[in-house]
Amino acid sequence: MYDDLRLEHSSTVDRTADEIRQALFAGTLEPGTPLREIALAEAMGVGRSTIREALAVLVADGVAVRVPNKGVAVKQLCTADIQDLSRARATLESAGVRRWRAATDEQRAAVRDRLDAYTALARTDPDPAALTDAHLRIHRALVGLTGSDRLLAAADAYSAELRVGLAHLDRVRGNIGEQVESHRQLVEMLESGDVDGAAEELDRHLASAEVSLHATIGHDTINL
Amino acid sequence: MYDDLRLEHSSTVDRTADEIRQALFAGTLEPGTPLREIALAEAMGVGRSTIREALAVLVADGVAVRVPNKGVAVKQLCTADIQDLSRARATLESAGVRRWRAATDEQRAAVRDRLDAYTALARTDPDPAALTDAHLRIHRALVGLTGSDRLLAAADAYSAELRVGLAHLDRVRGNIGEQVESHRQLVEMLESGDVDGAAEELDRHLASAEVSLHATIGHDTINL
DNA sequence: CGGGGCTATATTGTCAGACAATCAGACAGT
DNA sequence: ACTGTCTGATTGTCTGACAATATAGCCCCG
Repeated sequence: MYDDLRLEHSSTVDRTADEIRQALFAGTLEPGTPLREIALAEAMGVGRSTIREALAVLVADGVAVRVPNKGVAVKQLCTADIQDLSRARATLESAGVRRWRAATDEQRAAVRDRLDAYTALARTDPDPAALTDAHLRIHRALVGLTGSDRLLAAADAYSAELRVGLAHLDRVRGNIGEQVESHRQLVEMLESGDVDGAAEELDRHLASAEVSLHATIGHDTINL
Repeated sequence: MYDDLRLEHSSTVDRTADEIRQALFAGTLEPGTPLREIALAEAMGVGRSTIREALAVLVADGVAVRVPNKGVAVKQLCTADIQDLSRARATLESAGVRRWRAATDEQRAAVRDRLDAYTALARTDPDPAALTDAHLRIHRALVGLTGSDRLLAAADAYSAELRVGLAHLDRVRGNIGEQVESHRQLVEMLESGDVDGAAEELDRHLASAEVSLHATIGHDTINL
């Protein structure tokens, strides 16, 4: 009795961090932009301590970097980051794919659902932010096949990093129809039991994603 | 020139967080113990804001949990946590093992070095904390084979969680000689090119670790 | 004209104090 | 046994303050 009856208690720090995060995702704040404590505090109508804690959250998330005595800035991806992120993605997602059979029905259903949502969304007028969101949810569901919430958390972290790093590119890469087809094919292979084939397809997908990432990002270095 | 010449600029928050973390690792603070802000601030001679930031670090690390409006407490592992952690370990480490051939010489050398250090240490009088430290370093090096710093960071996080959860057990589990032999055999199989065999050996090792973890931890629930 | 060093300013890191909000326990009333 | 209220403890947040540090401008000197 009285289940599903829970009042959400969001702290000011959480709401503040969320709002800044949304701005990063939206590309309102470009990578490299310094996040000044006093300015943010005044702009958002909260105390500096609150802003500091919110910034600490964002840094822990990996979407911002702190340079001691200089401040926090929006994270900028360099080529080494992209390589690292790609390896992390490949490791976690292909581990999930290989566990397809061992996964629970719920976890497998999540993959299908995310795929369906993605294809449905791609058919409509594709708001780029929502589309990448749906896209990342598929990959997140693949990691979910591993059955570890901690790995899911790690996946969320690098997804956020990717989103921020690429937010200023409005043109989501390439052909949407081709993307949809690639994911559909991946899941289809899984459904038919061809796990190894799916893993290979995933590797190809991620490898091509990595090259386009490298192409879009210049060889910038973090300068703050 | 002038490399390895770097004045360590550790902030008070970092030092504070480190000190508390060490206490958690040492088992001075048992799982479930509440970490009161004012008491810690007075005991350590720092301001409450500093303690709050340090606690936020520990929570982000996963070695402590925050309950809104109630405070932060030393993390207590429940059976679900152990299962989740074990899956995360198995996923990351076997992914690393499977990349043995693709890894760099440096990464492979790290595995050997950690193994050597562990066996050497096991021969001497085994200080339990140092021994588990050396042990975890081997497994960390296995994750390092994936070539992703972010995955290494994730591995560090769950290692810390494990250490805190098991700090109050002074008796490190079971037969040390057997443990050493298991790891030595694993690396030997890798050296001889039997990657699949090594992966199986690792799975066995982690599975047996999981059952002993479940055995040592009761079915406690977090109560704060 | 260019470079070294100095000063002024901005920003962070840390502390102290204050107050509302929330929580746990005691206690009384029905 | 259940409810309502009170009280003390603790967290969440804000404000103001100050030292340490980094940045930028400026002046002086060669």
